[in-house]
Amino acid sequence: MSMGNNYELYKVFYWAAKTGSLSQAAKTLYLTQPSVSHAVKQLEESFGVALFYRNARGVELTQEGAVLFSYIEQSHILITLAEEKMAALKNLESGELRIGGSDSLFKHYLLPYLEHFHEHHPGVKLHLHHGTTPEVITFLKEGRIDLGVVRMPIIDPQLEVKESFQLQDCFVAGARYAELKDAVLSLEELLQHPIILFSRNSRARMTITELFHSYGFSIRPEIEVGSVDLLIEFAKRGLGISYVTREFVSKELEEGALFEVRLNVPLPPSQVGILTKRSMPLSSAAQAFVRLVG
Amino acid sequence: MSMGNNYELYKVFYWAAKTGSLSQAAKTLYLTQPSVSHAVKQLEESFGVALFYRNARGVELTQEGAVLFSYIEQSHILITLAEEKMAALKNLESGELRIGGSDSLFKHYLLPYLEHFHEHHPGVKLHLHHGTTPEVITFLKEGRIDLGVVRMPIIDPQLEVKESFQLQDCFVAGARYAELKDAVLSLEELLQHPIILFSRNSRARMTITELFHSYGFSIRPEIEVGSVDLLIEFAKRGLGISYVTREFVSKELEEGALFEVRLNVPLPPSQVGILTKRSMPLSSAAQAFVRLVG
DNA sequence: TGTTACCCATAGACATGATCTATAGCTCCT
DNA sequence: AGGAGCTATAGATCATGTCTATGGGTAACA
Repeated sequence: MSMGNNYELYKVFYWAAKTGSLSQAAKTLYLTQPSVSHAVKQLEESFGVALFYRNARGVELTQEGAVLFSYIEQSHILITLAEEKMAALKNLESGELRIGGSDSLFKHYLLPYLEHFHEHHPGVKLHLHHGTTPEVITFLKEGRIDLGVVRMPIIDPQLEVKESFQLQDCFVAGARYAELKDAVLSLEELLQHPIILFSRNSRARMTITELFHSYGFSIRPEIEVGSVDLLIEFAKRGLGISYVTREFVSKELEEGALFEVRLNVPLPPSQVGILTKRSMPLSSAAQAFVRLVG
Repeated sequence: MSMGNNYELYKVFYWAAKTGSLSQAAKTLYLTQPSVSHAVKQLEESFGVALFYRNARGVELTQEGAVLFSYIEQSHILITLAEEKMAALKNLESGELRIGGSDSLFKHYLLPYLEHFHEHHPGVKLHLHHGTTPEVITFLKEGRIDLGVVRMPIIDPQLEVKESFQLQDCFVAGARYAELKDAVLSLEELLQHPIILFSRNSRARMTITELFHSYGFSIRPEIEVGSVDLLIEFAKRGLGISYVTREFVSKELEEGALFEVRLNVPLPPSQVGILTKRSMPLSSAAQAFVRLVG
């Protein structure tokens, strides 16, 4: 029936054997000597075997005690390592952080945070999973990532959403459309020009399509691309007017390789949100990262 | 300050992780679910890290919990093995028994016991250390053997002595001395013949020397040998009259290869004793062997 | 869409069992 | 002979582990 001894007894046994003295073990464990004596006795009785022989200088392992010790010592080492590891995890000296998001968000927005985090916690391994918003959400729900970074809005009761950073989408063009540089266009005027949009299932695409609808127009892109880099590249080469996130082209705007095509209607800002799964507690690393970004 | 967690908590953690359910773990450990819940919580608080995420189907390890489990599982396996090993030691399915004694005692007296013991407890390894009585006593005091089997008397307060078996030393001769077969000799008459004795530092040698002294004679052997086998062999070949233990030559006496040379004074019997060190508890194997022999 | 069933968390009462104090015996060392 | 150090034992105490009772949440199913 016994189902094994109380593991705590093995801790006492370990120190008694290690120090060769019940009194010493007691000091090490912040106990009194009779407690240790009693604990050892319990083990001995449970095994029906003497573990120590006692003499005036302390205790010494019997043959059987030495056998037990050879196991318990290993076990004790493992537990000690485990406790150290857990401390390391908590202190972010170890562990891993798995983040899901789009390539462009990683590249243009999260990169400095990731750098900063890695610099301060070099022991924490970073795993970046790129994917579309729905993919990120799936990863998150499956527990394959700790947190997701996506465009808002997300409405999912399973997910905890923390709004983090506001991005502003806008239309940009290159030198080919220089005549638009100082103009303020209406939506109708904009539609005269070839438009380059991100692929159909992106949030930005849905947002802009809806905006045009709300004004009674329908926006049909000339070119449809699958990466933000291509969006930028095509605009720079004059293939059309791209709908991009302004923060992602700040360099090109400064250098003059691109300019913003201003409209006479406001374009809605888009919020970046940090997603976590409600039922899943955050790892220390994830907590720290959320604090950093948020 | 913590000095590590109560090891008992790790047992609970192990089963919670193993079964994926606090309720199941509780059943396994003959506890109630709240106890397990509480124990897990203590660990989580001590580490400052969530170990499980809870859902309607049970619990699942977090990243950190999985790390902890990888250590604790190993540790648990070791403790389980340790407990099994201790049971095996107690049941004499395992372990070792180290006996010290003279070759002749092993060969002529202990052998059947050793065979019997080995047959019944094949898992227990037998280590036989042969040596003289003082050597055996030293081994015993150094803890290098569990018990010693030697001729009595032994007077040593550190040692526990159990008298076991009585042996009778006697003089034997071979065909060459056939004329003595039915005679009853005096000590003086015996000394007319060449005597073969065991080497100087043996108990039998001291005993017989002392006996002759007490009758005013001095016994000086023609031949002095270092093994009982030689003692017998030399007697058989007619090199002299050997002083041997009767029980060790029972075969030769029966076969007629040797006969006993009777004396008109009684030769003292010699007692075999089983020695153990007082301060050292006997291993299960040693206990069993002592019971068998005693 | 209720309903059931199973899971875990929490609060508070309780009792077991670990721990303590006090004491005695032993051995080694001076 | 006396002291210092060790362990064993007995018995009192109290902390901590464990329980009961309860509530809330989620998944499965009708």
